[in-house]
Amino acid sequence: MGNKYDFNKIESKWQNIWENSDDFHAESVSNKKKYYVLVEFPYPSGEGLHVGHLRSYVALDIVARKRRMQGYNVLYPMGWDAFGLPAENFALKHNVHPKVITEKNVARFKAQLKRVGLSFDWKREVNTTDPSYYKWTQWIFSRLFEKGLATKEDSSVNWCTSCKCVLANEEVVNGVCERCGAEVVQKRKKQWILKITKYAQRLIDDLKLVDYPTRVKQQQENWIGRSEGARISFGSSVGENFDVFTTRPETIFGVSHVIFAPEHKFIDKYAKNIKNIDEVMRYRAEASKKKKEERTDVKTGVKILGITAKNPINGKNVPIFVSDYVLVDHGTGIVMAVPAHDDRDFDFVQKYKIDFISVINEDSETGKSEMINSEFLNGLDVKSAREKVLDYITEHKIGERHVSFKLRDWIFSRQRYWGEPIPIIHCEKCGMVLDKNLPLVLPDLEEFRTSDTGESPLCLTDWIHTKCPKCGGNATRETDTMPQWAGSSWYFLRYIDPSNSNVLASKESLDYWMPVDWYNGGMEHTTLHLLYSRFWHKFLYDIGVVKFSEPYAKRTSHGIILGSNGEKMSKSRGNVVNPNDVVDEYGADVTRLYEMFMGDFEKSAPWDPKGIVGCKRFLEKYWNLQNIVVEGNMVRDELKTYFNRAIKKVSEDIENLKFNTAISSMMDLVSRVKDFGSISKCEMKILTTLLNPFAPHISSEMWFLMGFEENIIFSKWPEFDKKFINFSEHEIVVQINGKVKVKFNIDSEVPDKKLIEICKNNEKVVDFMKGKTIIKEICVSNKLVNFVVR
RNA sequence: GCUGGUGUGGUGGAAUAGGUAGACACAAGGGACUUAAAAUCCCUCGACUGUCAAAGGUCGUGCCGGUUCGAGUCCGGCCACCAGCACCA
Repeated sequence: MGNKYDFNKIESKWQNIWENSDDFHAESVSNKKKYYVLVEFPYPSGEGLHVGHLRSYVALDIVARKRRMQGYNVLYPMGWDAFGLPAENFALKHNVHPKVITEKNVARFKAQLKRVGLSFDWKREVNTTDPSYYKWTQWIFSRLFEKGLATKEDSSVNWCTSCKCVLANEEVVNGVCERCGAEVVQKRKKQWILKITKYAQRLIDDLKLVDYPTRVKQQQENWIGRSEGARISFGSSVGENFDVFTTRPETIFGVSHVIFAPEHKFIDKYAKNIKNIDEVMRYRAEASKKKKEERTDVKTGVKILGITAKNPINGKNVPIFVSDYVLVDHGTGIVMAVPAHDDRDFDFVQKYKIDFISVINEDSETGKSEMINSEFLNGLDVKSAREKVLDYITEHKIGERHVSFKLRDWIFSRQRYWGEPIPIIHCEKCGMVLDKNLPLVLPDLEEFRTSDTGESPLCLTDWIHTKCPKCGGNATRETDTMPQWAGSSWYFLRYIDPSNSNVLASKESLDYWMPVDWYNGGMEHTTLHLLYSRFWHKFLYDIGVVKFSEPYAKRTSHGIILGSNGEKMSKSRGNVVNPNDVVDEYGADVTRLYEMFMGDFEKSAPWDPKGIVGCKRFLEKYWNLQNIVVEGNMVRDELKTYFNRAIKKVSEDIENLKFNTAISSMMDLVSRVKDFGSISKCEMKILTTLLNPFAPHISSEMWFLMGFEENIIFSKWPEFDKKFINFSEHEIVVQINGKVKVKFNIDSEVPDKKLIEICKNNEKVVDFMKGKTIIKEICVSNKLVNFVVR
């Protein structure tokens, strides 16, 4: 006795040992089977790490540690996604270089992580702001540029009024900037865009190849928003045809009018033919001022006078309107309106008194529907009418089957300083030319201020003047930088070969390590980072850099940790829990254990400062088992079932993200052993191995105290024996009419018939049966008997 | 509105090839140890009812119905909450 659990001493001892060993360093290429475990690398913010970050890191640390024990060559790396606005905004305010702030924050994060005993391979640490890293971000951009997937285009962009910067669609949440919460307005600007839409179909199709939770797959599919239909070419009184996109081509005989988006180019082209062009332009101007939400309720519009449209299928002339419920960047920016079968079109005609006809007759009783008023489609059901009209328009060359996506191209430039410079040189003679001299290093600045015109701070420096690599003439550099999401779109590839200066990672090591076997991260990245990185990886696959088309074989997502008040943790709410404080008070092992024990890993859960003590008591109980150790190389018969069950439960639960029940089964086992009064060395070895991934410090110390010889990190993960999973003694439950009445034990398994007999003769059962007749007997082998009586 | 998910004690949560609801833990209450406190250990802990005490009884997994010998679990219909998307033609 007297050997008290001193977590401070134990934890610093083992963290030191790990620091000076190569135990967590993955071999670059090996004959062993590989396992690549990945967590999202953090943005090293000024606030520091909070307990929410740890949930993901600890969970996959458990997986990584288990895999090492299972004999895999494990890669579990960590790095820093360090470009981004907060550092730049801080720089603006306090006039400190973002580089300095970033370094400070990284050091702080790293120290916090090291206190938790995570088995990261620190030799592979990457930092997106390091020129030797972003050299390859720029390299990938260059390849995208060469393939025509990165272009600079005049487009309508989301403009954050506070950050003075464009945002991707994914970064605008409810009309405000995702990061700062300021209003976002639409602006037309020349911007770099990446053509992610070219990959839309593949990004949907290849979800079949990966093991992601349904909610993640669904959300991505939803975001990409595929809809199948047709483009149909309508005629017009000015002679030029235009295409509409529709998912309901079978309703074409019901078209009462056509609606253009107010911004549509067709209107400009034929402005002189439009008699009320002033009114139309006024409407356009008003629509552009409206926020997205304001466009949603009342449907407004203007009828275009002087031009009519011609329905290609029946030659009917129909009026043309403009209305802001038609979006210029969706489909073709023109819709054919079928008021009888579309709610929005119906709302619209209420106001403008347009005549329309119904083309589908629905029988309210049978629920069957058939086509009417539709010439050659009459009498058909909707589905076959659709097929028939699609064939018809294709054959008569008035349209074709077409698939439309909601996904927009990725707006890739930011007018900020703290990002990867885009390696493009603008030459008057040669146009846009790639700068092949990578990395193109971000120059140091005195001032980080963004100009009021919204240009990047880089435009105010001499850095922009250069020579054209093609013709040698005077040229200027691109001053926009890449968005936050660039560096994180491929970082998992760099971990594989982090110091290679010739290629982003060697072919050999990429082939060995990719794809990532298990990637855990937050749901909030589903339509951002996760989609972007899949896109980049597919591109790298297309140009032969990687061997697999998908980067992550398996993705899981943790629930967020809420504050003790049940609200989201945030500085402004004052409910942030710093892991340092928890580690100070309880130690790293207890912190890790509680992070995993607090609830269902995939659901959000509030941090309960009182709940932690349960985990503390558990580790103390475990620690005190060393006082009752007895010699022995066997699991004692009395404990065999408990041990085998615990091995099974812990092994399976780790794979299924059920860390909470894995821990409770270990708590159970420790209580059993304690009640039993002694633990053999062999039993201690099993228990300690099971606990090691969860609480690595205390278990390593126990391992050491017990004098077990091999390194616990690579010791063999225990296996259970099916023979000992069931108790030899069975509790039998007797139900009468489905209600539990009697319970008793039998020593060994008996056939069903025998069991029913035993139950019938049970004293208490006989009592219950008095004056009743058995109608039916149901038996679940060695478990339960139900008598149905009258 | 659409898509996905969730709903179980005072609390976090267990339990799905349909078979003992509430594992494990927190909080609470009682007791032991102690001069005392902390720590530790033991007991109780869904509701109602019952008894000196027990035994026992009835109800109980958001609501209503169904299937079944038996439903937290399956089916139909609601309600509430969370997340994402949202005039997507």
